[in-house]
Amino acid sequence: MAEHVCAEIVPIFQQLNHDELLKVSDLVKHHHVSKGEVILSPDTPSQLVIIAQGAAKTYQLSANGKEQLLRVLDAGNFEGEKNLFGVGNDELYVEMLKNSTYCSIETKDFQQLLGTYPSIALKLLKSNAEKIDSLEKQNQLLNHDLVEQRLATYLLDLAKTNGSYQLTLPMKLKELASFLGTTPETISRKLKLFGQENLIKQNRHDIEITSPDGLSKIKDA
Amino acid sequence: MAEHVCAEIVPIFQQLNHDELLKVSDLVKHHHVSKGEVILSPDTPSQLVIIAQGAAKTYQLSANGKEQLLRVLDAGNFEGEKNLFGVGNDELYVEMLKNSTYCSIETKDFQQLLGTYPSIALKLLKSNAEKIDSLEKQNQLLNHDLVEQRLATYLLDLAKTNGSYQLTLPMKLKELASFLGTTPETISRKLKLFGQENLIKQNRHDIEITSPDGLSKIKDA
DNA sequence: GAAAATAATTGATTTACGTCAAGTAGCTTG
DNA sequence: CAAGCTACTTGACGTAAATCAATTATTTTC
Repeated sequence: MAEHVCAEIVPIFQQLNHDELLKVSDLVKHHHVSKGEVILSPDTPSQLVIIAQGAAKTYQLSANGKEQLLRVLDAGNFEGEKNLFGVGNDELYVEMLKNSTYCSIETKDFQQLLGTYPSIALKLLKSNAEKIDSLEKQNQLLNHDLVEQRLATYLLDLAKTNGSYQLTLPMKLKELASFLGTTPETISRKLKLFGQENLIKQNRHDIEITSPDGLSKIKDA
Repeated sequence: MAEHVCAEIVPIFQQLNHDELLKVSDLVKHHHVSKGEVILSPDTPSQLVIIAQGAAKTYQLSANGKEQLLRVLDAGNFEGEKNLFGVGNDELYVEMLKNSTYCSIETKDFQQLLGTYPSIALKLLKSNAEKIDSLEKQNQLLNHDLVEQRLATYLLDLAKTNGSYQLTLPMKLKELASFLGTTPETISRKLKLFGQENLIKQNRHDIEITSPDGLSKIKDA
């Protein structure tokens, strides 16, 4: 894996331009390690690690001191994004499952970089703020107890984003169901219901909102 | 309202130290405005506004072009935190309900400041990362469909934070219920159930987890 | 363009949990 | 310590929505 490929993978770096990405890539260190080696723990420096070749497991120690497997990292997976911002998860361990190579960026190097190139910090602040925004939105969605409310909220939101009451569901019902915390069947039924109440006209995934006010009322019920 | 009081109010500034806060306060502008005046809209510069005296309403234009009231801002309330990070909500309006005074920080001034004092940016990055973390946690909680799962997750989390299986519920059931997206009654019943299944011993708000594994099983069911 | 796989709809049944209501326990206040 | 308040518990009941299952569309594949 070439140097600059490590950082590119990590979502937080994906809004950086070429030059900025190069600066980040300069911080990357490469390592060869053996099976069983622990590369991230309370005893290692705070860092982001990216598996280049091989595999690793991440686990934390549960309250009774037992090792609780969280997930397996294959080549291309990474762990510790938040470490770079100084948010530590003290109980997190990453241990190699085979002889592997990995890349790392240390928190202290990264923070120094941010001091030198504030434009990077600004972009990261922006993308984090966007992330908070969308998480808050989804939280709010899930806090509506009725599926009807969540679906109505979703449809109105989509209409606003589109700037039109003519809209097409951008994903399979199964996925939408998971997003709204329900099942495809229920969504299908609710859409039908909305149709019967003349709030929408529906043909498969194509939907026209005929009564935004009606939907709004349901949303806030 | 004194100059430096404006910025202090806003959560994102609350982890700044005295000096940093002063730098931010230097950016604050003060304004007197009349009832009906719009201080935040797509036509105003991107900024954070804090109501010092008086009141305002925030609204957005819903997809059908109608004004949809979001909330009323009284003295001490603010709007537009995210603007400072360049995340705009283009459809958001703030309009004064009476003659009022307000403080503002413009995005461009703020971003310039971040360039000059990277330590501020670093702190904000950290606190945003923490916020993302906790939002993701709660999202994950709410995505469990069964109350039992959410409650088990919560109890195990609390135990880990405490470092002990001996724990005390830190809030009223009513509040916990809202956090877990359920009702006090259901929580009461579920705790009783856990007791009958010998997973916990419960006396009022004092709880001892006697079978972490049992709880884990429920959590992941 | 037929066959196969995947998606969506619809119906029947079950169930988790919210709601309503009544009672009990534990604090607070005078 | 009585009176009152609030938090919690427990029961009975209703309901939204999940689950199970069967049918019908739609898309994909060869």
